[in-house]
Amino acid sequence: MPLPTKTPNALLHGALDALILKTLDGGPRHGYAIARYIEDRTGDAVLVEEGSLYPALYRMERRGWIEAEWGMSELGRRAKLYRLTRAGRMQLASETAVWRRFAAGVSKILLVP
Amino acid sequence: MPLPTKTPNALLHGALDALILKTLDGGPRHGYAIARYIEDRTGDAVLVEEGSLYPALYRMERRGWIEAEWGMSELGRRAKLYRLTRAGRMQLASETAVWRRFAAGVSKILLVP
DNA sequence: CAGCGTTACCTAGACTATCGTGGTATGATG
DNA sequence: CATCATACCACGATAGTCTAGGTAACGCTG
Repeated sequence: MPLPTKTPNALLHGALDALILKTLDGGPRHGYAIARYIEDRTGDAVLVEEGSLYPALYRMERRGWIEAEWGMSELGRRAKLYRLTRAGRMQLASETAVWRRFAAGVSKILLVP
Repeated sequence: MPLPTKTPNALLHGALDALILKTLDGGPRHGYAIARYIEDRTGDAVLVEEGSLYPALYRMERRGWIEAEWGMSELGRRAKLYRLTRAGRMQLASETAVWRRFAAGVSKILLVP
């Protein structure tokens, strides 16, 4: 459950894809688990709404960055498992570089006296 | 002039306002100068297109975060000078905190083995 | 003095991605 | 048996950036 803060995260724009790709870089996962992973790992600093998550997954599948296949979750429930493609791995590298550069730039302005 | 990379910056979403506010925190500036400052300071890691800049300025003026007044640029040309309001200063603090938290979260996922 | 690059502002529509909110279905829990 | 968590899906609303135009004035240079 999200903390009291109710931040309609505009910042997520453009960062969500990279986060999902990176999550899948640790092995195949289903959508719901991806969202849980990102929120847990960031201490709910990054919230992944389902209305953002699933469209993002379809988008990325369409672009050939990830592939889906029906299977089972760890809890034995029907789930669609996603895994990174070779193109997805390249995309991840590219987006990581862009993020690093961008975040450094923003910090240079925002986080100085 | 931008580097060879032509990044349609989706990441800018939500970060631009904070960057502008922080720029104005260093004293009044006109729009064009704000864009130049951000691009210079970030080594073109953050590009500020005019089609994003001016709408952002109007938005923020409408919300009472900044105030405008016609004046002169350092080069003696007609320019609209913006300055931070008290509300803008509070907004800056808030957005800086959100950015810090968000960027830390993303980095926790993206920038680890 | 004509042309060009820079400064400085403005706008309309296109685009894209997130969000809100609804829905389906199953299994576990109390 | 009602509720919550898991797990997926869809649609319209919303918001902000980008593209691509435009105006105008100034300084420099051929």
